[in-house]
Amino acid sequence: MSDGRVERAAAAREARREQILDAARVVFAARGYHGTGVSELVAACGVARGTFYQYFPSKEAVFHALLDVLLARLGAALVPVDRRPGAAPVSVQLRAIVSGLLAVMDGDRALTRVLFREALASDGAADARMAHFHRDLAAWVRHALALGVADGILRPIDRDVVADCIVGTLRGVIVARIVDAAEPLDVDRVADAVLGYAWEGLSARGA
Amino acid sequence: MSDGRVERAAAAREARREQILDAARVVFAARGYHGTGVSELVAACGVARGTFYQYFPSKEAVFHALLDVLLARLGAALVPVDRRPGAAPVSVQLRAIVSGLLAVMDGDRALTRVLFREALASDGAADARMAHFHRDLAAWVRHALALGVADGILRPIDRDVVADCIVGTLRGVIVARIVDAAEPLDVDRVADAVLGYAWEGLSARGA
Amino acid sequence: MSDGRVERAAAAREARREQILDAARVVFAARGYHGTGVSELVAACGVARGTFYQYFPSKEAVFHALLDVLLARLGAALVPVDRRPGAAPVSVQLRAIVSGLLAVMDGDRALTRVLFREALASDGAADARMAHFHRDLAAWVRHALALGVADGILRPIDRDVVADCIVGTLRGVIVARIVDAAEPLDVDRVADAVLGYAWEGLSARGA
Amino acid sequence: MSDGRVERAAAAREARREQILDAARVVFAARGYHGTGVSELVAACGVARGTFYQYFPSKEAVFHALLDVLLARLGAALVPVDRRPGAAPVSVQLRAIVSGLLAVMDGDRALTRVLFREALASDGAADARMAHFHRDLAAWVRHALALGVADGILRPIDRDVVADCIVGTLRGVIVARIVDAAEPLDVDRVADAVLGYAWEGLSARGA
DNA sequence: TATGAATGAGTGTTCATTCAT
DNA sequence: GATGAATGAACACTCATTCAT
Repeated sequence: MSDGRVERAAAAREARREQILDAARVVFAARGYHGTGVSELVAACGVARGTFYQYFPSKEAVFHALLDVLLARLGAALVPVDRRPGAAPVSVQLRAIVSGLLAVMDGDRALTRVLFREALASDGAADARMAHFHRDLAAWVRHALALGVADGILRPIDRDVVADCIVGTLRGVIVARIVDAAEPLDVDRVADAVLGYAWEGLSARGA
Repeated sequence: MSDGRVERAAAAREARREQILDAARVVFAARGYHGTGVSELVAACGVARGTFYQYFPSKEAVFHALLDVLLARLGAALVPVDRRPGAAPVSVQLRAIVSGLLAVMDGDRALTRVLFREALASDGAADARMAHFHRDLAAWVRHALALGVADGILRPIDRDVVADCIVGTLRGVIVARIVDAAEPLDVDRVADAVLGYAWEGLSARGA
Repeated sequence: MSDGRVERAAAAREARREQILDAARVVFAARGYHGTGVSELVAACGVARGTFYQYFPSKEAVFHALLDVLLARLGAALVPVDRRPGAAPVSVQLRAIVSGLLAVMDGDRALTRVLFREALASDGAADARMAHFHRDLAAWVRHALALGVADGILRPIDRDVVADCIVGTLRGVIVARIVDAAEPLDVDRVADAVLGYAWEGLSARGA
Repeated sequence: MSDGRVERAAAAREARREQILDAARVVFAARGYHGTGVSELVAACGVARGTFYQYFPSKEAVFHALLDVLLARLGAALVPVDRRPGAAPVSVQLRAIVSGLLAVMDGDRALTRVLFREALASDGAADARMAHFHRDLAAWVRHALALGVADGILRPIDRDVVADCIVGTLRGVIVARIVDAAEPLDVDRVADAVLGYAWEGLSARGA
């Protein structure tokens, strides 16, 4: 088959691309997005400057490619609650979702660090994509709250503000347990604590 | 009094300083810290480049001067809980503290935006100061939790993780209601929702 | 007499001028001409920036004023040899002239240092004035050599080049004994050595 | 050989480096070290600013690269006197050394001009390197004088001061015949005159 | 396709001089 | 006359991107 050459070339291209992305993730994590120059990037992955620009049109673009992967995984973890008969209990589903989000971020600490440590305000596009995910997450939370209200399992609450609180709660543990932490993440422990906090609050009952 | 001239000069200097700071706050908020050059700064406040450097030794320094004010106000709002007999109920104090922090940040939305949108990772000093405040806040929360446990008013919780959740909760509403919001902040509403969420959680009781 | 006021004012002006010049000499010597800014100058003499520019039109000008004094003194020391009957012997006159030049420069080590340590190539005018003195000195030497030849007291020499040698000889001891030296100048010793070297050379006679 | 490309690239790089150095020598000579900005340098050699900084890390560095060559040549010319049996007569060796130093400097008039016209007081490193050569030269002279005394071929002289005179003598002819001169240097004539002056002095004998 | 030398607009900062008070 | 705040052209240097080979 004469396609062999074409396929091999495509595979080589893909391998090169991955090589650049892998190196970039490491370097961005180590030096920050703003602190990383194209020089560092190409030095780290062992290709020439020009080659870099053959795979990515700009420094920003590499970053977006990394972001693609992470956001896709996060989006996949953020499934709607399944309320059909026979589905797992909501509490179990919520735990799975929280654990999933934490696990995805823990699985790419390098990029997670960059995203949470630099707001990239000067890179409009990356910022916009993060904001977009942030909105997705908030919408998911608001939707879940609406369902809970419909089911009568929630206290009467200020749903909009509380949605922000919940998103913040997640962000709080991500920053403290993944971004700023050296030790490995104990997903179960953290998910338990988060759900317990969000569901029961702090107060001892019956007072 | 022959000091009139000296006084007027000092006042003029102070006014100039404020003029630069005010313009800087706006420009930093609009373009981000990294996206703002000295050129933009001086264009925005209508002084020459050299004049700028007569009042601040560097671009960084203007930013720190802005930070000074905000961090001082935040520090003042973050008072320890007063548990002496006759003091206001703890719940009232907590509400005052949360409201206070929100009000301070709402009072300087421009700078708050910069701080929450960029991690300033390349400005070591500013970053360190924010991290320092963050640590103060986390320490305050942990201390408050310890008191609550001692008083027997808290559920048994994973205090370390929950402290991260609480800090995140605050951050969540700040980002959503101040940083990303266009409309004015309803401090009372938000403080109520935050405290209700943190104290009671989401679940309807007694179920 | 109503002129008192005018005179007093003129005296005050002159005093101010001297105050600036004295401070400038010290600062230039300590930090070099290029290393000295107007800020250092005005700080050292305790007047305001604007005041400085009322007395001297530029930083360069202060330097030239200092130069004036030194060059005037050097010019005065560089008297023509007196060959009229009854005049002191030429050797005595030469010694007096060499000693005179050395003494003048030793008397203003600060400025001498600046002049010999920085060539001020970027300050065209000061450089030109130094070059002018340099030419005067060379011309004086050439003239003296011509007289010596006429009197038959000189070896047959390449007068132009030897004139350069003699000027260089003087410069050599000035740099070594005044500019780069910490200890005081022993005018007599140096003048003796210079004249001995220039007159007799190094070789033991008659060998 | 497949190395052709690599070799050609290395040669091109070297050529570019020389192009910058050559232009820099000319511009420094014309405008002085302090009077020359990177803008002038890049304009003179027809490369972009960035290109300049690919070859030299700073303006200072180009200057030092120029200095390297000149100081190496001067150091090579300043060989110790060879007093072993069979060596050339000392007078011949001295002449060769003086001629050598003059020829080296005449061979790079541009840089020699910069070095003698500016003290580079604000470029600590270049200044230190010149001072170092100056000390080497003075040490060489003092050593040569000590040998002459040991051989009994010198008059009794004040060796320290006379060493300064000799260094100055050389400097005198360099400044007059190379730095300030437009016409070509007649090395033989100048070397003869210098050695004659230093050895025999000015006086007609037998007086 | 891979290369890396070349580019130049951009950066933060300085400082001799001016001028309103 | 004295003041010192204001000025802005100039500085050395960086770095994301291009392009000839």
